[in-house]
Amino acid sequence: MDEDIFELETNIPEFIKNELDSEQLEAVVNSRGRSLIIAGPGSGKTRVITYKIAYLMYNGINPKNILLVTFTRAAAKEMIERVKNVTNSDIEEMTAGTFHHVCNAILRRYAGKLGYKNNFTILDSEDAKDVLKIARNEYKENIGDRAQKLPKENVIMKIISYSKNTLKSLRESILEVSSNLIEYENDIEYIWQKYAEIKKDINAMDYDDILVNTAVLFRMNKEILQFISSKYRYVLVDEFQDTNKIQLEIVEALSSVHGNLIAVGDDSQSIYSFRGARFENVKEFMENSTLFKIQTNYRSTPEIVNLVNEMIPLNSVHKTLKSVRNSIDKPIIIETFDDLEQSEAVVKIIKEKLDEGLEPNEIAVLYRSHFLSMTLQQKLDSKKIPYRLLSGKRFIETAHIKDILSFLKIVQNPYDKISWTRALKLFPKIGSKTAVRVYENIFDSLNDNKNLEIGLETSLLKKNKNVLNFFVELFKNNTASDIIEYVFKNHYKEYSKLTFKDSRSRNMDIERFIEIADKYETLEKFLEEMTLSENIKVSSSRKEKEEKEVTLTTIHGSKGLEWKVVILISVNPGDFPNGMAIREKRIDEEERLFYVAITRAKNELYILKQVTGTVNPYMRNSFVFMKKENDFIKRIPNQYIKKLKTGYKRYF
DNA sequence: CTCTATGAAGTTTTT
DNA sequence: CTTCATAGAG
Repeated sequence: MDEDIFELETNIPEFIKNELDSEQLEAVVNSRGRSLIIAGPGSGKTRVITYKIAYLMYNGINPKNILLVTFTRAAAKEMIERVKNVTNSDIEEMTAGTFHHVCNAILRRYAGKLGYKNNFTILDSEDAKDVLKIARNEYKENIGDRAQKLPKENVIMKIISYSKNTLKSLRESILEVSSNLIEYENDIEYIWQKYAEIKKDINAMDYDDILVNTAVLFRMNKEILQFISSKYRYVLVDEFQDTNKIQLEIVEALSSVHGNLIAVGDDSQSIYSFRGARFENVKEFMENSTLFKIQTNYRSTPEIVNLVNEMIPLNSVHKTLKSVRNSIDKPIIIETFDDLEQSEAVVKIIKEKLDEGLEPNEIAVLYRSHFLSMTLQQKLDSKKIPYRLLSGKRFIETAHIKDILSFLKIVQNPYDKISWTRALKLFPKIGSKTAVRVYENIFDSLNDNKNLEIGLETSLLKKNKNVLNFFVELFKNNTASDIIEYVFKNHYKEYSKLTFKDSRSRNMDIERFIEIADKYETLEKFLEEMTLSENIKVSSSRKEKEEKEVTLTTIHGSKGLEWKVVILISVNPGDFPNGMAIREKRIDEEERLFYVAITRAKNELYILKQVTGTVNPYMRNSFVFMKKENDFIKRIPNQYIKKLKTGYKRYF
């Protein structure tokens, strides 16, 4: 461990001392070696990390020897900006990003050691599912009657992903994810193997592989690990409660040379277990690390903090939050009749607040699942209240953008079967069979060390001169924006007109996409940003200018954010807590979600419920679980809240 | 083989 | 509102 830099402990610079309270200062100055900082909601966690980095720099640590792993790319960027402001210096060289960004950067260099090429494609969840489907179908052809009952791709994917992220055996994973499928253990194992083979063939990794392969690389090549790890004198991990086993292994490896691993998080806010995250990482890490607790809450009023303390999830590390703010009002519970009346109540609250002079961007509506906001969205539209959606379909998940991306991906990685078939099928008379055969031609010629053009020409495309020329010319473009422009002008604009009813707005999206792409120097950087962190949502992408808007988001999407007024809707057993979670007895995660939701509020918190549960428009049967223990609102002691009824005016 | 029409079924959260 | 499977026409 590095001991060389802390002679200055008693001489902490003013610019740090003046900005932090005693708990924060303790964590900033004394965290070293293996340290765990448990920072409650609103406790200035970002501030602590910012000043930790500033303090390290003050003590002569070069920022390029610091690694900061955050949950989102945006968080990393924000942190860098803040450090720049505080230290008045350029820290461009610090490595900061999500696990996926950090691992991706490493793999782009060492993919060869794992049997991949460095220009590998990153498969998003949908593409990965397509690859698994290929594997499953190949297998299906060989097993006769059994094929009828073979589990669906997404179930198999869930099991595989679980196994990879938890480092558990396939058998154990099946038993934990979907125990009734244990009789298919051998089938799933075979399909998994096939899936892995195809990914290598087409030079592609899924999201889990990015992490798993990095861990494997470190396990196999101690020299490479030594080389990378010796660079990072300090490794800082934010949102530690949402890390999984593999991620813990990776940061432990990365900090193995200097031994400085500082984890920051709040186990009560662990809400990503479906992705393999384990809040237990916090408890286990606590056993052999120095612990710092930060329990002062600067964000919320005492009334809100009282409620929060009452609702601390079970199994959390003990904590009691202290508010330092002045009183305003108790949280308000509003019981409405149904979805529609709830939306009316929300609109009424928002209007009231806007009349009081609050800016729209100080107000947020939170919910458990996207569909719970549908009725509200219509109401807000009709009342002309501007809002932005943080949840919902991402820009790059829309069909037209995925189409365009497939052309970019084949230029980057000509082995990418998924993108080739997607791109080819956009031309008339080319369906899935032809597309696969063309791909196989290309694949063979690439493997025979011939160039791509020969592969194209020897393929079936020679019958279709236009399409052939289109692809030959495509590969002469280099930058992302050139490629998009080429595809759009020479094919997609026309295709879009013939295919989509809303081609106008889709084409506008693509034009915007060209502008975004123009900001990236290389195709690789652009694709990396798109697949790993591009976070533009469909609705906001079509807005002309940035205006102040009310935020609508899932609780997951609200992580790390705060608003003066927070309105949490549809807290009905079955909606929130989620019905599936209740059935599968995963209520503790729902408790943590509730905790995250109510701790987003600075001044005012409204919690809405309905007498009748929300009807999921996509679901035949919606269940309402009225059992008392599943109703979060019934758990709240009366003294902490004010209760209102809207009077069911529409119905009585 | 492609393309379209039809009906059925599946639904949480996302780097 | 999707995606998936199937049938039938070209």
